[in-house]
Amino acid sequence: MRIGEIAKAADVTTSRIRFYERRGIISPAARGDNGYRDYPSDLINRLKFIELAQQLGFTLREIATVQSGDNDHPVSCEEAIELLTVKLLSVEELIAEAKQRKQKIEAQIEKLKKTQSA
Amino acid sequence: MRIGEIAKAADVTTSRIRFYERRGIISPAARGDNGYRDYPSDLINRLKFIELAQQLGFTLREIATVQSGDNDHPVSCEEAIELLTVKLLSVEELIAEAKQRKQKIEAQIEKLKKTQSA
DNA sequence: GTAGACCTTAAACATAGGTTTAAGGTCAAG
DNA sequence: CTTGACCTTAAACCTATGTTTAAGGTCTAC
Repeated sequence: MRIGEIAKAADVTTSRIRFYERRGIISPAARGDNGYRDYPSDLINRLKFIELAQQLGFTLREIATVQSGDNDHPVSCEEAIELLTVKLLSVEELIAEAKQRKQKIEAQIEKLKKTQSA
Repeated sequence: MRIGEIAKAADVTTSRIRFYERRGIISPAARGDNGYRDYPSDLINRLKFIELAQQLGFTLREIATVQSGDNDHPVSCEEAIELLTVKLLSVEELIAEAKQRKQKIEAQIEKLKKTQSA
């Protein structure tokens, strides 16, 4: 898919997609003969995920660790497993942080509800 | 209380307190004859509240609008609970998506391990 | 009366996360 | 073969959230 299609589908700007690519938050696009970027449709979900995570106060740096380097050149099986395992740990870390965030918010809500009924 | 005392008590920098004052996130301090700021000890809790809200993913702009009420109850309880509930839903959504991502990665690892042993 | 720890301001700097602009290349339709 | 909607890059610009710096005033203790 061309950058414009992806942008429309994920409801982000094209400049933002290029910016993410520059920063390594998404992997570099393949290029056609004309030099146009050619993205997998997969990227749409990634972009939506990034949006959501940002709204929750996660930085792009934090998000990047979870998102980097998916469609690299085929490496050896062992290497691939190692890479995926690292990525798995990152995702687990993100989930853990998000859960902490959730608990803090829940605690705050509970506190307020008590204040309210008091 | 002088700005340094407040800063120490709330564990923030003095520059940050002055910054918040400039931006109207906290109300302007009274001034002594020497021109020094004189803050109510109350501000300590506000500063801690701001810190917490930021950690929950609220921007200073959001915090400022919510804090414009009185000092003891900086936020209308109902309003705060509503805002927090919205945040909570977003966090839960993020966790769900991250879990899906995790499962995909795990599946990928399993697949590779099978390929390896085959 | 001077040293040191406070306080004041304005303005510059920093970092993250983008957007906008300028100058141009590509491609399908009329 | 030109028009319009796409795409490219590099660099300038913008907002949020502060920190740092420069140049100074105040107050307490020795």
